[in-house]
Amino acid sequence: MGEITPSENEWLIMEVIWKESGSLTASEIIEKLKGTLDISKKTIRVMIGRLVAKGVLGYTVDENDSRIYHYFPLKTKEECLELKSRRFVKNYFGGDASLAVASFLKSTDITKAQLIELEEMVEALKERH
Amino acid sequence: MGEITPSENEWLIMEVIWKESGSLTASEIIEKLKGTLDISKKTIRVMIGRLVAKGVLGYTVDENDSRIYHYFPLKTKEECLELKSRRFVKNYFGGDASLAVASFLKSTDITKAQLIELEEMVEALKERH
DNA sequence: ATTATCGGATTACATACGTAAATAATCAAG
DNA sequence: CTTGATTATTTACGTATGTAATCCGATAAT
Repeated sequence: MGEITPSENEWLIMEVIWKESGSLTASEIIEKLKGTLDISKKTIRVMIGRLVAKGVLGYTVDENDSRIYHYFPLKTKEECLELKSRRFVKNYFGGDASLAVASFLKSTDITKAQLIELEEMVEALKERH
Repeated sequence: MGEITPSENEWLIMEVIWKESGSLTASEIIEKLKGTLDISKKTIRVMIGRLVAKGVLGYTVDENDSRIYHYFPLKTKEECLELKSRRFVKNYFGGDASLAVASFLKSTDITKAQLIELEEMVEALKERH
C-alpha cells in the first residue's frame, strides 16, 4: 500500500512548490532547490516523477514547448502534515498527542515566544471543550 | 547509514521489551505480541535479528539451552523517541517544535485532562526560561 | 540538415523494511 | 542414538526510497 504522502527528501521538493502560488517547471524547481538539496538534476526529476505517481503533484503541458511540464500541488501541505502527524503519534505514542507534545518539547529548544504561542493554543482548545 | 532507531513495526517489538524490566526470549516476545502484531513467528525473529544488528537490542545466551537468547534493550524508549521526534520536527516542520505541536493538536482528539497536563508542562518550561 | 542539448520516461542499483521460507545447530523424547 | 521439535541465521522477494545513468523525442544551434 505505501503511504500517500511525500517521503523525507520529496518533502523538500514539495516545500518549494507549496511556497509558490502557481505552478513551476522542473528546471525552476531544481533552481530553487540549489543549496537545500544538493543532488543531481536527474535525481530531482525522478523524484518529481514519483510525486506525480503518488498523486501529490499534477502538471499541465506548456503551450509553446510540449516537452515542458508545469507542476502544481494536488495536496496541501496541511493535508500532508496532518497525515504525517497522525501516523507518527499513532505509531510511536500510542495515539496520545500529549505524550508526543511532551517528547517534542524535550527534544527541541523552544523560545519564550513559542511557549506563549503554545499556551494560547492550549487555552483556545480548553475553551472549546 | 540508515537510522539507528527501530522502524514502525520493530517498534512494536521494542514496546514489549521496554515494558519488561529484565530480558525476554524470542518466544516470550512472540507470545506477548499476539493480537498486536499478527505476522509469522519467522518474521518476528527476523525483526529481532535486525534490532540486534541496529544495536537497539542486546542478548545473553541461556545457560541451559545455548540456542535460546535473552534479549534486553540497549537503548531506552525515551532515547529513541527523542531521536524520532527531533528528526520528525526537523524534516516536516523546519525544526519548529511549536508548529509540530500545533499540527498534532489538530490531527488528534485530545481530552480535557491531557490539555491540563499540557498546560502544566508549558508552565514549567516557561518558568525555566 | 545534421548535431548538440534539454526534458521527461525508463532502467538501474543500493539500502531499508515487511514478510516469510530454507538451513543449520542443538536440545528433547523415545 | 535416531528422530523430531525448537531456535537463530541465511536467503529470498516485493515495495519504498535515495541516487543517478541511459534512452528517446523534440527543440535549438550551427
